[in-house]
Amino acid sequence: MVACGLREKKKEATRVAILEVALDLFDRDGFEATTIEDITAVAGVSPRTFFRYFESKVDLVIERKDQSHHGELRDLIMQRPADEHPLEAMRQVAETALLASMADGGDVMLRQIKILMNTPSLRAIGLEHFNDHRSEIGEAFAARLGVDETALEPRVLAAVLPETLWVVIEEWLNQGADPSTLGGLIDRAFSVLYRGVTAAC
Amino acid sequence: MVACGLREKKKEATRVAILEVALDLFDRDGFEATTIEDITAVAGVSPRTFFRYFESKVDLVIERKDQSHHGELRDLIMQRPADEHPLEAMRQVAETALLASMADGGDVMLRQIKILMNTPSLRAIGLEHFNDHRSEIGEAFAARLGVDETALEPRVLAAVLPETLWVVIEEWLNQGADPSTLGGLIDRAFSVLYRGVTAAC
DNA sequence: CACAATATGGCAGTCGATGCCATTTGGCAG
DNA sequence: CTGCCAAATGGCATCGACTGCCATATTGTG
Repeated sequence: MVACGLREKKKEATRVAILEVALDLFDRDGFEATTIEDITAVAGVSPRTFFRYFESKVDLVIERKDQSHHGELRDLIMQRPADEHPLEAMRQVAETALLASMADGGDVMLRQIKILMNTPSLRAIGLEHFNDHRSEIGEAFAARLGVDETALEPRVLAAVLPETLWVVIEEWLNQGADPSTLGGLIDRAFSVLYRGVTAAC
Repeated sequence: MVACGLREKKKEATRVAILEVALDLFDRDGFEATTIEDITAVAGVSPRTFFRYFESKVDLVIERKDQSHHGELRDLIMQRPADEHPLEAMRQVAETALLASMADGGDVMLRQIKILMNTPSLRAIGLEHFNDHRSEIGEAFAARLGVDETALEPRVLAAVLPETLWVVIEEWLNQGADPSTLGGLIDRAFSVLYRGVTAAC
């Protein structure tokens, strides 16, 4: 993790350079219209080298390799008081996780998300990536419901949450991506679920 | 639509032949490992001709061109009695649409869905395709709620439904894809939503 | 300075996908 | 039946993402 020499520093610099150049070009010309060659030409590396830093073009926007947070969601849910309402636990966790994610992902993540939302093929992959957390959430729900995690019910519940957050993020971007409004949007979205879908009309 | 000559018949036959061969090979070797050349060699056409019948390789599994049903969902919802509970209307419509879809898609559709569920990259695209109906559902919900369709609430509700059905289809396949059990699964899934997520614990 | 580890670049090749043009085939008028 | 037009097909060249292989250059250490 820590750069222990000139070599490591240079690698990190190259990586960041490629990423920044790529995001610039994506913003200007769109994701599809930008080729690897375009990116590497500006970044000053060979196309071959690009693939030593990123697995694919989409990895510039969706970092699927990042398994560092894996299991984190489930752990966070598990840490909530056992008598807390499952959905309330979920809301707390969602708020914590999303805000933290936005905080340490920072500027780059925001740019990535914007590009993602504007590119249909990326939306699909992003949504799936986002949905990877479903199994974690499903396990947590199953535990709280006292049923098997392969049962239909916890899976339906777990499916609902990532989608809700997805809509929240969409709306948040539409409103200008002001960090201080994210919590409120999450609350509004969860209140729709709280009132039980049913009560919404 | 109707074959009006030898020409049309032959085209349709070729199309079906390519599709059948492709699904066979996908089943045997997997989607990724099967190349267009493999398919066309067995089907007896040139690779170039393949792309005159299908837009892409994934179109063999996910027929995105099919806009014939577009707006159908919204219309179905609109046709339900106005005083009916929105979620109940949705359940009815979902059941109708899914069953009809399974019926006329028939055997081929079932094979396509199985391949889809077993191929991560296809799952992403399929999920997104499925989610395309969200805007329709969102409009219908917004109308019933008497709010603008760009509001957060109807969009959250609309996001929830395709995901629920997706889980239902997954479970249905796991259980052996018996057509007579599909309705029951939909009911169970919707009852989770009915009880308002909240009540599920 | 020299040596070993590692990063880089170039090249060839695969696969999906598309445009262009020549050839073949089906349908129809004479 | 014949000849012609239009549609279907196939081949070729090309592009872009991506990978394996090998040669070269750069770095850090003894």
